[in-house]
Amino acid sequence: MEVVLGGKPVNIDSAEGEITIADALTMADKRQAKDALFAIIDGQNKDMSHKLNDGDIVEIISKGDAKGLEVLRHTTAHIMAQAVQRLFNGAKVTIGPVIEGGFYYDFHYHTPFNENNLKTIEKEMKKIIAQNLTIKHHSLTAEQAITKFSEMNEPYKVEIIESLGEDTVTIYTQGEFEDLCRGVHLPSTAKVQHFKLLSVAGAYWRGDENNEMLQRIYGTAFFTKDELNDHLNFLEEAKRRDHRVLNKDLGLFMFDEDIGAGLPIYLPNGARMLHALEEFSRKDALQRSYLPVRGPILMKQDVWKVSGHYDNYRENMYFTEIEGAEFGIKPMNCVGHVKIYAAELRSYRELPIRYSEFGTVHRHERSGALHGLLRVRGFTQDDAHIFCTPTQLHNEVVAILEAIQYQMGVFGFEYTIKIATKPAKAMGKDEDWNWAIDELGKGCDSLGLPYDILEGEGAFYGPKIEVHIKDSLNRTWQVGTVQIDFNLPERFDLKFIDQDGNAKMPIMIHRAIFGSLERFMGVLIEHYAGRFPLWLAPIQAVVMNITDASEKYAENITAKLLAEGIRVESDTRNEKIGYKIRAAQMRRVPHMIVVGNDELDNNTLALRLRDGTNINTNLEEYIDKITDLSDNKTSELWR
RNA sequence: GCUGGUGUAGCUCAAUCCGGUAGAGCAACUGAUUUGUAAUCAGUAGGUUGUAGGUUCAAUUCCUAUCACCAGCCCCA
Repeated sequence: MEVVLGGKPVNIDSAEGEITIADALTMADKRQAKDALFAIIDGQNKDMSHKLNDGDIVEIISKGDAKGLEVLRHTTAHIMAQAVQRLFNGAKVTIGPVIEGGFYYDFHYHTPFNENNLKTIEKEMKKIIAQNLTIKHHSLTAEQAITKFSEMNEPYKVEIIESLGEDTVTIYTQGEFEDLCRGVHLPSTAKVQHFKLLSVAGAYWRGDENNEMLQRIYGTAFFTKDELNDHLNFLEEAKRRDHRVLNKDLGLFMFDEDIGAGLPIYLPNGARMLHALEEFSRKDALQRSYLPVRGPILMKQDVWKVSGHYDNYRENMYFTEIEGAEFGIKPMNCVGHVKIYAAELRSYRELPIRYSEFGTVHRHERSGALHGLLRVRGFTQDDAHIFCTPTQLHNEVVAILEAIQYQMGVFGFEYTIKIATKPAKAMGKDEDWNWAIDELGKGCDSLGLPYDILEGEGAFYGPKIEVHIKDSLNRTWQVGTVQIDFNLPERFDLKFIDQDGNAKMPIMIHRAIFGSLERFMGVLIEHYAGRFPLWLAPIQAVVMNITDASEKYAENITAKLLAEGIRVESDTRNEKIGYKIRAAQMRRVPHMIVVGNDELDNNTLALRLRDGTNINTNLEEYIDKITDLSDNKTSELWR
């Protein structure tokens, strides 16, 4: 007889109904047999002891593959739901999907769950696992299912079935617990062994803030204890890598209650780093033919009405009134650039025009959205706007993507690109939108950059490319963006005189590469775990003396390095050298320059790198090696 | 904004459950020490317990409001 096992046709020398899946798999692939959890035939869960028939197509779910882990986690989520319903009378189940790194399940219950409840729930889950309940499933018509869940007093499930619009649904059962579920699940609760409930938080029913808030319990599960422990350790490690935690050692920025939430204040070290980033960015923009400009932070309210921001984002803007005139603090820089463009009659010969600016903007983000440097209310964008003709658009998009590739490459960032399409609340014609979306896609294609589509996530005035980066806890954050805009040129009646003598409307591109310097810095802190490359480090070197005898020598070296534009400090405190080195290591300073009697006598430097490497050098050689910083070309060894 | 949690010295934390005006380590300062690659020793000083009300003979502790922060949700031009 012949069956298909895990996608591969297998011939078995046996009659129908005589050989189990496990046996067949062992014959076909020993390794896979070891990892196999259960099988699916015709959409039905089968135990590995199920007997095969000729022509069976068997999907094997095993520990080794992503699907196996998904099934495990989803099963764990059901066990959790069962435990919650056993323990909390009247708790209603809603949804419980698998997510990256684990799972969650949302419940409706009259009082909030707390950390202690999690422990109790875990205990009950262990009981359910020990009971070794068989997990079965069967189909019902939607109508039957609605009746069933109505009788069970599970209104959320009824709502889900109604919204599915399907004729039949599947019900999974384990012991007394029944749940609407597409599946698949492990064959028995005993298969779940290594899990942990992580946290509890509120979440809106169906992700809509107009709906009531449910209680979400997050958890994770793995096939082995080691994998679970590794994951929990990873979470701990990630917390230590958090930019807000590292900032305690690095002293880059602060917030102050009296100044206001979400308004970062840069300390000397943070400002030094910011300058390095700005210098890098400015130089690149100039080399790519951007024209530097600079607009005011405050503009009359009327321009925000013309631009559409007043209508669309009034709630998030800061306004002020003085001498009877109303002003708004700019939430973006484009209007300034638009006005510069409009100040003169433009010829097609001038296009494309590329204006760039480090523009500081303010947006009143909702209090719950604030997050360290990654989500703030006042921030500076490495902003630029390009005015061009439709035929120039492609080259401009490609040029921006090249700049993004280059800059992200310098930091060694891995990023993903997404193209966001027309949202529900949008301006402009569909055909313009489709053309622009197409152009963005073609731009990515020309450089071989893969991208995903974010349906309906575009700006109100046009589609955009978003560059996304992950933080230490795998939360993704948008940094750079490329946006095509027909709306502002139209609203501000922008024109250029074309070759044929007629006035035409230019297309406008908004672009930022870091996005916001604040967010980018936050991501950089986590990316480098505070160990910035030499060119970016706020303090590049600390000169430390061993005894009073070498104090003057140390001060002298510091002064000479400062004169070379190197960001250097001296540490001549009356402390042992180990203490000073530890202090510098904590601050992740790349270079520690130690000078004692030996160095003084020989006019040399003992350089210690952050990784513990020691290098003997002298002042001339040191300066020579590291003054090449602006190009980020310092030799690997000296970084 | 929503749900839940947290707020004690510059930092990390204790005392709060069960009310009786707060302790430690590191950092800072002073002195001793003159030291060779991740913490020398001793001493000193530092807090109206986020803020404002309330209950009480008495509030860091209990209650209310508010601000800020944390997790998640929602949002993010």
